[in-house]
Amino acid sequence: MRSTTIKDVAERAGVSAATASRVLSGHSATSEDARLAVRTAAEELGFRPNAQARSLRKTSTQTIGLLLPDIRNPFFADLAHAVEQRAREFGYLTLFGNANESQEQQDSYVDVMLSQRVDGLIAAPQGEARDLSGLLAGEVPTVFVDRVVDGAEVPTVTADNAGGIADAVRHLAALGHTRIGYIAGPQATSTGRERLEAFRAAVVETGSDQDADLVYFGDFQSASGAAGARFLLDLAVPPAALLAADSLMSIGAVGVCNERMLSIGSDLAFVAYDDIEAFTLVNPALTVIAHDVHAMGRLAVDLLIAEIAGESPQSVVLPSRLIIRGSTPSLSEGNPV
Amino acid sequence: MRSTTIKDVAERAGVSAATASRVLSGHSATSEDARLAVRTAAEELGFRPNAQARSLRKTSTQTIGLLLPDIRNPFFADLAHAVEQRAREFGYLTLFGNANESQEQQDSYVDVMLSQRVDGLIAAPQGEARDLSGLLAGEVPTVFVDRVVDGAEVPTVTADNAGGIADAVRHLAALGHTRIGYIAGPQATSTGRERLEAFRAAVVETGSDQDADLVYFGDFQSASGAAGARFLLDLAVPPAALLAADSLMSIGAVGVCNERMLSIGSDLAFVAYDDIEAFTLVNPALTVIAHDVHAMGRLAVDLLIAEIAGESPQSVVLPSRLIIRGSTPSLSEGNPV
DNA sequence: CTGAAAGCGCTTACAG
DNA sequence: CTGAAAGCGCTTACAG
Repeated sequence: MRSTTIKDVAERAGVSAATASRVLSGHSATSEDARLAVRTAAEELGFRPNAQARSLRKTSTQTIGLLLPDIRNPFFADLAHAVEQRAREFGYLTLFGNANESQEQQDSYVDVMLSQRVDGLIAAPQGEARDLSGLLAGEVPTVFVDRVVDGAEVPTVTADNAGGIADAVRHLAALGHTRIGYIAGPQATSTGRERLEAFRAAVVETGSDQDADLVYFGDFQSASGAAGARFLLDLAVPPAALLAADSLMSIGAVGVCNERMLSIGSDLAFVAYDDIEAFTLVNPALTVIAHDVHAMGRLAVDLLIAEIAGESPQSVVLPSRLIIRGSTPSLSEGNPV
Repeated sequence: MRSTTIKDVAERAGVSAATASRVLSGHSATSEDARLAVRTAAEELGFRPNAQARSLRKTSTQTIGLLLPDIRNPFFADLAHAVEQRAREFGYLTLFGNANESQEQQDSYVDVMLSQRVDGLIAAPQGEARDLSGLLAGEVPTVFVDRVVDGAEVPTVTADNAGGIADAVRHLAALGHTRIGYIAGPQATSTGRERLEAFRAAVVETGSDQDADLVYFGDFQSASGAAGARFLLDLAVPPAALLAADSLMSIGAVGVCNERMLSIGSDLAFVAYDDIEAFTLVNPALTVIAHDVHAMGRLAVDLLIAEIAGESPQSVVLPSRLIIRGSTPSLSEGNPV
């Protein structure tokens, strides 16, 4: 079953393929007669132009690639949504790839997307610059979002990781906490590294306990958050405050607290990085380090569009905001250290 | 900056484009010499074949389309992940589209995906058969997943909606509940309709209260779950048990309970449709109607692959499983009607 | 305003 | 085993 081509349309309309093409792409001057004939013919035949053929001739495909580490992470799902909606406004279709927090899958998606000749690529990358040589050689306009890669000359849209973590630690310290357990992200990611560094600096700044055991290394997925909570709560001198470096690890960690009948807010202070809708499930509500994910997605697209247009857009860093809720009451309200 | 083509590679390797093509696609007989020369040339030039040109010649693009209603719904995020991983195993890239629970965006994605000449399409559709004429005319192999469209001759992978809801209502009735509030999904979706129908049947079967006010119509998104919970809890005679037809509405509804200091499990029984990771945030844990999303995604891909191969695969219905947890204790345990 | 022709980058019978 | 040639479906200078 060969699908109908522009030739079929042209034949039926009694014009040449060239004229049919002009009419269908709303191009230049075409006669009233031609327009009518071609449009009805296309309609009747159910003509659907072959995007492959079109983009072989033109140099653009009107698609952008979006490469994310984990679509099951609500933060990235929100980001994907924001990017896709914004891209639509510019007439771009978003091809989405899920690297599954795996270097290998990331590489293979970069490959495939470049083969598909996407007009641009938005990625939350992992690994190092040399792993992304294809992108960084300037083969295609690229924007990094949320995460970055050292030494890459690519515009980025990131959040103020350091500021958010510092605010959270200061907040806990002000509440009287001196032992703060930290569930860190993977150090292969820029966000994992920056947040940990900021945590360590803030611990020093506030005079909190620098015990190395207070840092557990997770992988941004929920099981590692659970493992981290278990590890920290089982320490000889367990921390009375926990800070987790992303939303999925927070979910895992809170789950462990629930299992153990530890009451968040009274038995344990808790701060989560990222503010996701599902956090309203927690009672009392979680104190979080929040970002404007929607703005992050929009801006990433805007920078990419500018790049595609040949401009050299400036990177932007979005502010973090500490939202204090019931999970971090002052110690006098009943938190036994 | 023209990207390197197979001609460039051929020239550098001192062979014809035809030979270069054969080597690069691991085709038929090629000489040892040719293979070596072409491979090194391709390597040196960083040659990346143009997928557009290739799929214009061949008839397949090695891509499938995945059209989902809402990527921010964890159920669909999990499904997307499962589909994508399975498709990868067969060498297919997944082009992902987010219809945003909008008919219009769904239509435009169907259009774009057909234009991109995806080899097959997996969709959780909404609306009616006539809205999807392109798909249903057999233009491209299609599988519906989770949701279906009446009168469409398309293989489907669905969950046993009716069985799950019936089990939940019976469970609540056995606990002594006679007034059960139901937050329904949109009636433009097959899942919304089937679940509501099953709810009504089970209410009759168990002799529960058939008051029409006990059904609130939501839209599968969290804000409507919150609105539904407020509506139901504000009734003159509010239900002491709530059942929500998906995970996002459950999140909204539980959030309202938290706001109102209603203790789930003691003040109110709660059952959620779908079991998502974030539900571990709730304490006590939620009773849920669970499915094997992973199997659903895998099967959808398997059916599609079969269809692409020219077979006529059978639709499959996956079982629902009621998982009873702390949010639905027996009334004697303290639920005041 | 319109058509004939060339060409985008690849693949594949067809000869040899 | 290999090359010349045709063709996938479109678009776009080039003439007219």
